[in-house]
Amino acid sequence: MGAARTPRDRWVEEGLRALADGGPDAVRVEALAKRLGVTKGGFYGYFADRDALLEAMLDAWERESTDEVIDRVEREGGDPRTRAQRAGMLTFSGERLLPIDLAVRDWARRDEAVAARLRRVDNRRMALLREMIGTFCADPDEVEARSLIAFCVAIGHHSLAADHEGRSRAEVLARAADLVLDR
Amino acid sequence: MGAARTPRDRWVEEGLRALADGGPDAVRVEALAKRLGVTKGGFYGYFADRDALLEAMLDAWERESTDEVIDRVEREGGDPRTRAQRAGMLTFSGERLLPIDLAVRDWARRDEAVAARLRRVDNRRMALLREMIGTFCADPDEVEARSLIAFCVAIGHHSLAADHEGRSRAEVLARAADLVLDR
DNA sequence: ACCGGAATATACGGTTGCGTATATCCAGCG
DNA sequence: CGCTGGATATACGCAACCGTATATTCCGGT
Repeated sequence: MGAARTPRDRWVEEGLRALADGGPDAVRVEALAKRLGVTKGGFYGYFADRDALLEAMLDAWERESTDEVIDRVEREGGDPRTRAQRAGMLTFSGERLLPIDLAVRDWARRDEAVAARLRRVDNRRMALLREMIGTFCADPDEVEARSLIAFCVAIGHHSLAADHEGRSRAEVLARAADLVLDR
Repeated sequence: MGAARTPRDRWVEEGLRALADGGPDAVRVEALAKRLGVTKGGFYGYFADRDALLEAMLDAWERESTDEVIDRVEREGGDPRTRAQRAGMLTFSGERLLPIDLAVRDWARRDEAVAARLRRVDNRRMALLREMIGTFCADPDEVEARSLIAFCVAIGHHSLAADHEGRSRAEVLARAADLVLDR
């Protein structure tokens, strides 16, 4: 029997790339095929249709941005503040996950199923933030507020286009982290 | 001579609505025509092509979300913190501007011309925030950090899907505002 | 070397959307 | 009341894309 020259995973991977830099509408079967150097011939052996691919992409994203990130943070340990930052780094600084995350976030505004997935993912991330911020902040309401701020900055600064009058974005972010993490 | 039954502005307006709830790819000439109850016949009398409409939409958005918002904030006056919040409210809570803003932000990730416009808009908004936060915070670096945080929360919380363990989003946001505005 | 079947290519029909060309409608003027 | 010109409708060609049907390629077993 013939071996898969372009296995299912490669379609998912290429789909996520397309999603990352063009949004869901850019995930087109024929375009992916061209980028993979094949035709769409094999695609329908793995997926019922385009929607099945989108589902598989979301599955991969969800797994990768919760379990894998959380596992790694737990494994590497360290100071709570440090871990909070590392969790943010892994999720929101990686060349790979970040653009996908932003695309999914926008997608979720128009698709309830995507929104439900995002809710699961965000809740796990928030739980992580709460736990870490809770180690140095007693008031639960304040923990929640600080967690919200940390999350919003981690997500939002990527779509903030403003400059900072001579400062670099990294410098301003570092100062912001000090404020949020109460240092 | 015949009067314009569907003037240029209505195409722009409907285009912005489509952008708001479907992204740039949802701005399709024939779809807009259907929603306006006409055919695309008249469209090409006002616009050279679809791109010209997108440009006009961005023009309208840029004007509406800088001059108009800023003028109104300046006019209504009040305490600096109050004004900072009102500027945020006008931009990021209006049923009209907010979804457009989020869509433009996503769009800007893929289109340099859109990114340039967003930069202009965000810089004006950040200037407003700096000015207001500067009235109760001496350290310029901290002013910048707080402004960044305020902006990111104002934008980001709309695409944050997490829940807050019994609290409402509004409650958590109020507490977050207290922290950012140092109350 | 051949053969069976899985993986992929090729070909097709249908839909949607853009942009253009042409026909029709309609207000206001003579 | 008919003319005229601008606004809109209709019709068309083209390209991208989906999903299916059919042909071809190529690997592994014999």
